[in-house]
Amino acid sequence: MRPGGAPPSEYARKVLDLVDTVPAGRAVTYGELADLHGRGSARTVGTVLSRYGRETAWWRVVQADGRPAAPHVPEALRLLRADGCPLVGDRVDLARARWTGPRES
DNA sequence: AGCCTGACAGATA
DNA sequence: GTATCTGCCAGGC
Repeated sequence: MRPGGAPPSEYARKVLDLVDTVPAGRAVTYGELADLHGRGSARTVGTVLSRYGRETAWWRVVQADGRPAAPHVPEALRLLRADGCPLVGDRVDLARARWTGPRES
């Protein structure tokens, strides 16, 4: 079974791979992710996660203002907290948690 | 080829 | 702080 029916395109696979690269306790914005990917845009990245993000660390991908864009905000905040990600209210403190790519790791 | 949709981002009011 | 508009670009029809 493996739900998800439709197989992810190569573009989608790379997005998912990048998300999986984000370390716990850190977060990355959709725009940054698109930039790391080298193709597409924040919007296309969001579309990919909406389809295939369920098996990935989707909660570490947030909007440019640090707020989880997902339709499951409470869930995202819970998972971010579990990761030890610095939060300010219901937003990620990007000044401290922003992950800018695999070079940092 | 075109048109529409969408887990976004930035600018503007 | 909120609301609206425009640009963005892959994927599906």
